[in-house]
Amino acid sequence: MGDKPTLNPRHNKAEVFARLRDAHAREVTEDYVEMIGDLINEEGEARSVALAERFGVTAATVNNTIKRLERDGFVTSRPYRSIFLTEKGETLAKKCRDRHQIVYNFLVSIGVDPDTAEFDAEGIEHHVSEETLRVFESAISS
Amino acid sequence: MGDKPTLNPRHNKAEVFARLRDAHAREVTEDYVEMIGDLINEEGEARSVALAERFGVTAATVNNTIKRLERDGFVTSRPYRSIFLTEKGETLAKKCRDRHQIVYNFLVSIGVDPDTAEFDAEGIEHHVSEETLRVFESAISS
DNA sequence: TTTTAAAGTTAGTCAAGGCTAAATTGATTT
DNA sequence: AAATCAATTTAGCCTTGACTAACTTTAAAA
Ligand SMILES: [Mn+2]
Ligand SMILES: [Mn+2]
Ligand SMILES: [Mn+2]
Ligand SMILES: [Mn+2]
Repeated sequence: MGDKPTLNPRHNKAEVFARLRDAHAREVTEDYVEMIGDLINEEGEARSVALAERFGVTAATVNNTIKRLERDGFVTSRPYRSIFLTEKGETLAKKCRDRHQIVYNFLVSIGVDPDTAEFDAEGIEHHVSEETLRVFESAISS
Repeated sequence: MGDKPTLNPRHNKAEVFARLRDAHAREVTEDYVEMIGDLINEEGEARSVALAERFGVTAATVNNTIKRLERDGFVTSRPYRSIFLTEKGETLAKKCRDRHQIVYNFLVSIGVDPDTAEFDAEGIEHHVSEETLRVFESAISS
């Protein structure tokens, strides 16, 4: 109290939170394109019902989200048919899958239980900057 | 394609995402109680205007959020006066501040630039389980 | 003490991301 | 070919968390 804090920490906290809000706005998109890619790889196609089952949400929710992804150019879809990634979607999916794997591997490498790592990585991945990701990467291979 | 994936990963992905959605539902609350605590420590009281400035949102947004925090028992407030943490709020604030610090210190300890660590920690903190936090902690002091 | 400025509140709007319930479509059986 | 079942879509609702604009209250200056 009394005087101004004048300590070292960034006085511009607002930047930090603006970036955080940005990351949040991308999370669902990132998880969806990654999952759609997984489904195409594993099962040959991505159906709404499989997305709903894997995310643990209703079919209606998946439908809304897919419409948003389509609007934003990440997927294409036709009524009652399966879902495809656009180029843009595939690019994002690959980036997210790689990042996810690095985060997961890093957590396991420092001694986190694989089961716990799977939970934590799903959230952490969206908040890891390129720089931190590279640090994680080199920590794994050392 | 072809056969079932039968690999090791949890088939019950839905659990992972349910936990992720839970974490998201708590993020704003956690950042607010932590920041309110910081303001009380640094400036003697927590005013709306300071929260708005630090989070980079409008006064109206702060007002809404404070009402929700009050409804949920984390803070008390009277019109045109400053904001106080309840016992419940203080407990959460302390937990969040400690966790935030551990995450930040851990990132710096593995070689992430302090500036970047500040950005990343603000998001990562909300997705780190108790177990992972303990691993971070012992990694710092070693 | 009046005026003005800053802080806080209220009202109304919006998008994201959830839900349920009901309708529709497509695929599989009979 | 018809009936049935599963998948998908639509409609309508809700909360969170953001905004702007207008208003009210408190605090500071004149
Ligand atoms: Mn992921
Ligand atoms: Mn994720
Ligand atoms: Mn924090
Ligand atoms: Mn945070």
